[in-house]
Amino acid sequence: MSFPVPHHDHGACVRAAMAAAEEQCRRRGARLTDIRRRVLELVWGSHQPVGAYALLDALAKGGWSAAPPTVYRALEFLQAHGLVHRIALFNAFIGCARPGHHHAGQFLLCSGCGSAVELEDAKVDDAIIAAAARNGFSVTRQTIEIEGVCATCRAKGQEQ
Amino acid sequence: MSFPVPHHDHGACVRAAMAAAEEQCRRRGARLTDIRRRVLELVWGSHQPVGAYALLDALAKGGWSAAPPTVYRALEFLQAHGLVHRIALFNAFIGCARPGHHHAGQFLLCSGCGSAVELEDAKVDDAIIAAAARNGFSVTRQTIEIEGVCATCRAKGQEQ
DNA sequence: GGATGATATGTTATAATATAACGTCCGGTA
DNA sequence: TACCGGACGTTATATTATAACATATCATCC
Repeated sequence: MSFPVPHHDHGACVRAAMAAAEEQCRRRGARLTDIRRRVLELVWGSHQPVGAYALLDALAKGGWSAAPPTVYRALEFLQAHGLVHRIALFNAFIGCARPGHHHAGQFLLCSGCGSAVELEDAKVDDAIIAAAARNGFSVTRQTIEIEGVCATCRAKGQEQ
Repeated sequence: MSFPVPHHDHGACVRAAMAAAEEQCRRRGARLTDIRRRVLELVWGSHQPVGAYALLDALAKGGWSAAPPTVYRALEFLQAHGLVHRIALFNAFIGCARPGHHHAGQFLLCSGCGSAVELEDAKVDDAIIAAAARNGFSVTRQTIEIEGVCATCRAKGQEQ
């Protein structure tokens, strides 16, 4: 929801995300299988979007024999249940901290540290729906990817 | 700026776009070469985003011998000068009707007819910059791709 | 427990998108 | 004319994603 500080307790992020995912799948009767769980953990390896083939490599290092479809299927499942999002600009995937919660798919992407942060901004949402309506357009899905520099990276850049 | 009606005079769209491009390049001292001009015309073949390889095929049919780098270089040039935009969701390219004009890169993408329309909505822009600022984030580029259904397609869908 | 159908995964091959690397040409300029 | 830099040609390859089909696993019913 806001930018991760550089040395936060990331294990807590992962545990919270995994718990939320388990809960979400239980409620929906969806099967969070071993592979899907492992891919989700790997996506949560950082707060940066991860490519499908990086996930594939990571799986392989963990001793899983996996081909591209394995990863893409897991990602498809995770996306369908709102557990990960795809960042179109990077062809990469990022974990969703609030599955189930209404989320429009708004991301801030820091070019300094590569972090992606999901936004849930009603005003942005409203402005987009209003602008669309003014053009007679009804919205089904938004992809909002905002590139820029986060506070931490800006501070680092200036101190040099 | 608003959705193209189904049987408009598309030739006029193309001529206007090409004239704007020539003007823009002249002002900037940029060389709109034969290939670049041809690729731009092909991008303007419709109001739908076109893939690089579709452009490549079209070039080939016009008797140009072209390999992928030819098209990607032309597209790179055209993007650099604001003459085309890339739609990240579709890995495809669309002509810009207002090069030079301030444009944030906001698109409405109709799932019915495949048309893409560029928006220049200050309120959306403001909402995004404000939301980013609230997170300590300074924006350098926006990618806003709104999927949905345009008025024409919605009307068609309902009459069935 | 065994049969059955649906879902999930394994495996191979290939499609679709994009870029690296290097050579050549061409237009302007000293 | 010699040179320089940008544009283009060409070959090869990287990266991302999916098709197609076989096999395995799970839940349920009998």
